[in-house]
Amino acid sequence: MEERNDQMQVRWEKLQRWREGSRAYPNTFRRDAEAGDLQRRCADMDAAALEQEPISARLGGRLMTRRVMGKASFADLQDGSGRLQLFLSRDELGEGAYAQFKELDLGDVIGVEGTLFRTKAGELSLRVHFLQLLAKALRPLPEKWHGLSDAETRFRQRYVDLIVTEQTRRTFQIRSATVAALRQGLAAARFTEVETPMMQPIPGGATAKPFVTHHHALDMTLYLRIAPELYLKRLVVGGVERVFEINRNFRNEGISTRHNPEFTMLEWYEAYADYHIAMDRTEQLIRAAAQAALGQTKIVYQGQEIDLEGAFARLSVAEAVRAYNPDLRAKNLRDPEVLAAKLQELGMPVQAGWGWGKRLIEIFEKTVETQLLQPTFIIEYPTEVSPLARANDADPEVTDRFELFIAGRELANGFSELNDPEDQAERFQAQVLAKEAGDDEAMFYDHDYIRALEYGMPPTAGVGMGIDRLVMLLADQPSIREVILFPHLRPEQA
RNA sequence: GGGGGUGUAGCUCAGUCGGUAGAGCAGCGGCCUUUUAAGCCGUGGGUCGAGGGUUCAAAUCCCUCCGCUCCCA
Repeated sequence: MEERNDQMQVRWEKLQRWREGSRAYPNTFRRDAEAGDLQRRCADMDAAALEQEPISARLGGRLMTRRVMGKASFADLQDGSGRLQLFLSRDELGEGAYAQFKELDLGDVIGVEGTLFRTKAGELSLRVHFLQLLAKALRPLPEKWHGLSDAETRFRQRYVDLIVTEQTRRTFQIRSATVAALRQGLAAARFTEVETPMMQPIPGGATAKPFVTHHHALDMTLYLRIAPELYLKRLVVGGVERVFEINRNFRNEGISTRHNPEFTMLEWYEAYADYHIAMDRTEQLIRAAAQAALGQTKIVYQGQEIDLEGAFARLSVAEAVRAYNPDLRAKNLRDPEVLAAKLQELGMPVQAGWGWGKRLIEIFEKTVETQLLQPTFIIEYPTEVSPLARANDADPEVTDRFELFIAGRELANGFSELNDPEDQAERFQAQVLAKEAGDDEAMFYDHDYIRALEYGMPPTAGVGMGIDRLVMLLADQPSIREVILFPHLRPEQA
């Protein structure tokens, strides 16, 4: 049991007096206004205007700062929409209520009623004539000026962070607006939103290490999903021709500024479309999200201006690798020996089983990815590293696939879907061999998915978009933990 | 896994060459009826992450461990 410090002790004693004096923690106060709304509504009203047409308001919120000047005081009340200054005077409030105000602590949740006016300095304020304590803050808030800077405390006690850090509130507003805009954009294009299993007997749709759990009644192993892909494509087989899901994926891998074990993905599938159409839609959705969340499509990420307005660049993996590795010749980009030499030079020796495709992608990830600051679609991914994508008609060693990079990070991955069940079965078989060779990220063979494809899946394009990374971009946040309300942390020491 | 940074009051942070542990905010007691990081006077609050070592003396130097954080793999 954590012991109370001196400040908590004082507050706790006040709580005991509150309990004795009246019904503590009442739920009878009702508000009829919010601070931010009043600020906007009165933005153009000067002192005289407010005097002529008095506006009264009942507000609930948290006492954030206080300036007591003997028989009159100012205070700042913060609610979910913003802040408003309160003015309280002994003469208007009465001796008892004013004394009660002075006994409040910073952080207390209160209800107030009063009339709006402007101070000499011109600040919109509420002249309070009624005041009620609604919930006691037994713990002191962080410092009013510097706020909370310890990252661990900010994530562990996100509620405190949200109280005192304006930027955190803003980030999660952007997140909400972003997701809403994506949902709305897809709904407007007549996509159907669905929910598919989070617990899967065969984790598919991506190459990643899954979390494993166990169902006791059925005595079976289940995996938390690493992607919804194979279920969504089953729905396309079933005739849900435009389908999407926004939900969590789980990957049992490292934690970093870009990775959280659970993260949010948008995936959508569109029948009778190809990856070019998917790229167009990706571009439109991101633009619409920026517009909705920020009101603009030219944004700044970590000091770098990024233009989401113009058409996104499109170039092939091979072109991109050559652009950043001028020593490589175009004709050599499928030569395993040349690629092996390059990898050696980069300090990444070739591993067993890597064909030219895997070798090229390793070079791409090492030398190109982080350079792609402006929105860029990279296309023509090697078939070897794209087990679910449709092979290109003219050049079956690459696929009709793209990944979108912005600010040096992958934001989306999409392709014309592989809907040939025999081809898909062969790709699964290759993954099984890779798994047997020791690649624990390789895919499982999913017989039911093959069976679904055997009923015939229309030609389809699909896209997966990382919502957390998109929000990082739009909210100008360097770490994924800044855009996840409760990021994964080690358990707190007892 | 490797490297860097960091851990001191509720919060944000100082702490020099090893010599009595500090400031601001917050708190507590006062003064103050237009402040807005309000101001003024007074005042309480510390397992200096943990353990060990060196020393007359350790927040400070050394060792081990733990946490957090950033970069790299």
